[in-house]
Amino acid sequence: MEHENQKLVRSTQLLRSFWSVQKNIVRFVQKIAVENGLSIPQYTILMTLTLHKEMKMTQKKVGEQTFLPKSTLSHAVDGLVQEGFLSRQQVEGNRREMELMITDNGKAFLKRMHLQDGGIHQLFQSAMEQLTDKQYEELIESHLLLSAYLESQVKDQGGK
Amino acid sequence: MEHENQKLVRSTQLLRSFWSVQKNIVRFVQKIAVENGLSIPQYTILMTLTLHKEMKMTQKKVGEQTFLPKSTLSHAVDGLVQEGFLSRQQVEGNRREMELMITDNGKAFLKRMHLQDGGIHQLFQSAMEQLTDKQYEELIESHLLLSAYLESQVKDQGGK
DNA sequence: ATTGAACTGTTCATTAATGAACTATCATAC
DNA sequence: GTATGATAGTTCATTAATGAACAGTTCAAT
Repeated sequence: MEHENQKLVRSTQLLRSFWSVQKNIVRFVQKIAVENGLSIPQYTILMTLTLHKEMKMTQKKVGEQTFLPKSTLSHAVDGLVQEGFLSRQQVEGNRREMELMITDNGKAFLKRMHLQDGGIHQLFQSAMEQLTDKQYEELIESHLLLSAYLESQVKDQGGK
Repeated sequence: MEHENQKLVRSTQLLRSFWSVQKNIVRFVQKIAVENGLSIPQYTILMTLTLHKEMKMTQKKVGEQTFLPKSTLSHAVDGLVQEGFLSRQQVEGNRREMELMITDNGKAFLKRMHLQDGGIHQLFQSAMEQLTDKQYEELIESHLLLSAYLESQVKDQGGK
């Protein structure tokens, strides 16, 4: 019982700990997105695509990764295509799915945005100086363990 | 130059690392909030208040902690007051400010919500089993360092 | 081939979140 | 004490995000 309580205290502490970092990240992301004329879902979509080799993914996959509702996704993608940051075409062999890819124009835009003064990367680069190399490595490692577990749970529970 | 590039790579990695955990947290928070008839800002407000002794804070302070726009705050608080989860009264000595406090009713609600099956605390308790005690301690420590730094930066830059 | 079910994405109506203008209160300077 | 400016919160009009119904495509069973 005492042990159960200990677990609850810890999970609460861990959640708060993530939240206190995260709220600052979110705040900056919003700022950057707005300054560059993007909605939050649009920013999220671009970030998700950059994580993939060739910056190329199906819309369905993007949805799975980001948990964005599909109507939101559809509208956001539409805007990005119109801005010329994203190309969208049917997947060969399955005309239901849409293949999304960041255009050269989009890549240039992202680069500008990330080097931008007061941007989130600048902020995080100095924030990281608070950590030793060892702390950094272990932080990444722990996050990896946690996110791997969380992802597996989400799948089990069956999204939406 | 090589060193500068290294820093960029790391800050990118760190951001992604946070994001991959965070998106799962957010997803669960949304689910829990919706299931309990709360908006995201309302959930955020309640969580913020529980962090404070006596679960009591001014609305202004809540705004500073959460970065929620004040119109959003005002509406969200209004709803919580109407549901009977929050009490709201003018601060003595400064009738401009509003003192918010979680009611007994609100406390009971939060307790139910957190013990709820499939809730985020349950999820995090099992997620934590992925980490050793040492990893856990160091994770909390690193987050603390980062969030302290981020908070200080936000203040310097002068929020909105 | 044909039917029905499952899937991917779009459209449209609705809800949620927000910025801007406003009200009330307080602090400061005269 | 009165005027001016700053602060805290509310109201209202607007924008952003979302759920539900829908259209087109694929797959499996007959």
